[in-house]
Amino acid sequence: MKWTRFFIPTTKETPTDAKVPSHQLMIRAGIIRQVVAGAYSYLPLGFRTLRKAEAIVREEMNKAGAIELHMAAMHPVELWEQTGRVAAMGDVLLRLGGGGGDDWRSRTVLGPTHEEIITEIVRAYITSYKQLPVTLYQIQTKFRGEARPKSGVLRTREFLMKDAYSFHTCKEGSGGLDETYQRMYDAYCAIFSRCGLPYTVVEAESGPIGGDASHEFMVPTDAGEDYLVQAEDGSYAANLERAEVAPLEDPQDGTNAPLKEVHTPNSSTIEEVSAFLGCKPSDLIKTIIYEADGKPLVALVRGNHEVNEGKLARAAQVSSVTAADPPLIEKVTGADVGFAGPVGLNARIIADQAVTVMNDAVTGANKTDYHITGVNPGRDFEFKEIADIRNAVEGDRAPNGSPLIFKKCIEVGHVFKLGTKYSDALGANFLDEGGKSHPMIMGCYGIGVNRIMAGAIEAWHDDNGISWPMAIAPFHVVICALDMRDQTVTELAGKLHDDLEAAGVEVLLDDRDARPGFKFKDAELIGIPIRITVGKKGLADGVVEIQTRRTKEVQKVKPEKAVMLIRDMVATALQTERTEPIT
RNA sequence: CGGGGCGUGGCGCAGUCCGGUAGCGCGCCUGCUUUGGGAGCAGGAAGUCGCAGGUUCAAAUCCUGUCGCCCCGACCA
Repeated sequence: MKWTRFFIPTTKETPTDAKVPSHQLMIRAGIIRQVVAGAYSYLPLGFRTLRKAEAIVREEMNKAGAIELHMAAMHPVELWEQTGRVAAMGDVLLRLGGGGGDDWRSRTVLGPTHEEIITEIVRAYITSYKQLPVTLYQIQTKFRGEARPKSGVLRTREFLMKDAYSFHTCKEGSGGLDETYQRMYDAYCAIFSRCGLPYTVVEAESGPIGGDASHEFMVPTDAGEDYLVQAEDGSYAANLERAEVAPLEDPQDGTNAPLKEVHTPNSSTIEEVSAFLGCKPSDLIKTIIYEADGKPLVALVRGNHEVNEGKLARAAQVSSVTAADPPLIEKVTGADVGFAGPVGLNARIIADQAVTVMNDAVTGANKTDYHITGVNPGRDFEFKEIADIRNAVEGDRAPNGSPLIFKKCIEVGHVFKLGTKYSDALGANFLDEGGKSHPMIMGCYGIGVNRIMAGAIEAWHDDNGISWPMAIAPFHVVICALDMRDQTVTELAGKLHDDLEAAGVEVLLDDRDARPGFKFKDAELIGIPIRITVGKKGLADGVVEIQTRRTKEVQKVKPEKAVMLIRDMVATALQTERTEPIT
């Protein structure tokens, strides 16, 4: 491909709107163009990379026995009503129409994911255990009404997703969900490894099946919006929502101080109270009122900790918890919002383990404008329920005692054991050998294809631009022909281009009438892994120069040797450029 | 949804406080020179100043409304 006949709108200047490296570089390299908030067009260079990532995903999915299909992006809202997800997804579910009307537009949604659609298909055609298991997948544009798209293509309202769904008669054993789950897990490792992504697999919030029912594939980057938590010894990794912490020891720093009510006017937040009383936030017991299944539920955590609502709901054995509104809080505590405390509180209380080892603590007095000090858990109030209900923080340890490390990251893939949620709701049943009907057991497996791209850029860039892994680079090689008016240069560059193309190498010939520095900068910006420089200087010595983008290593070779050498370099890179999971 | 910022040639920005000929850099077009790290000179094209009202002799600038984009937070199957 000749540069002058392709379409690569690079720019020197970084748009101020773009904050994260992948976003800035994708714009500067002419890879994407924003259409509206949360939706991007992929320009030719970007499209080539996107297609390559997609091809790798497709190859590995096929290899793992999944079958590709293509589902509609427009869905009837009725299907979503049947699974209860219209309410569950809220505004994330994008609807056509202006809302309110009862025409077809208002009853049509744009698919944010396809559990409902695939389950309906399987329900219609699969009725016997003999047809199971089966894994179906597609690579398709998804639509989500994200409240706040951000960070370029890392969080958008329209994105390309590979979504796979598996159906089984059983969980364990041959043909069971666990087997396919493991196969998909392995396929994901192969995909991210081939794409050259540094990734970590973490335990994620699991669904109804529990245990090892969900894993996320994370790429560490400061541009991310998730946190992964790893044990320093590599024994444990989980996302922040899921991370378990080892119980804290009692610091034995108590003086068994007496209870004392103190006037704390206008101090209702942790910061205000600790500032007012001259104590640390960690000396306070945070008392948060939730509503769970229609009843109040009180959570106690240390002042500098955060309640993890997922953990809380699980500990309380309720389906979900929501923060109580002020009237309920006032009813439960008998005080204004901000003065709740466990002492004398009559409600179901679940305490975080860290609270049980606090001494001489401060809490709300359940009386407006008053707190109490000298609170000693166990002495001044009883623990009925104790659990791990908080997010891990710096300084915590993994359950095995190893210190926890926190890293920002983005999620590029997620594998999930669904169970029978959708098959139950939509009646996707099969008949077993005895002619008895059962709901199918399901798994689902997603990959954000755009995020593979952005993640690769986040992981592989420098001050000069992108440095693509060979497997997803838009071209393998770029030829910088340094003086387009020099016939020996243009002829040799043209010949190298033709020969490389004939050898199956994807080659871009920079045939623009531009100065050398300009071409070098652009070549580095768009991140082509190998650069061939054809210039008078080298030709005087009878050589062309071959430089690798990442290492900056230069080899000078005779032009007739260049094609074979490069073909081998590309083949070797495609074979050996693999990443291992980070532990 | 709450808080903040910004909308001015394709891109990056100044001008807005204090109303009076719409400017700079990059890019683009033409010509000449130049070719190993984002060239130089000369000439040139290109902007309903987000949109809609209002005030005024006069609005990019003041007022009202509205739309969009970005950031922080909330939310995130």
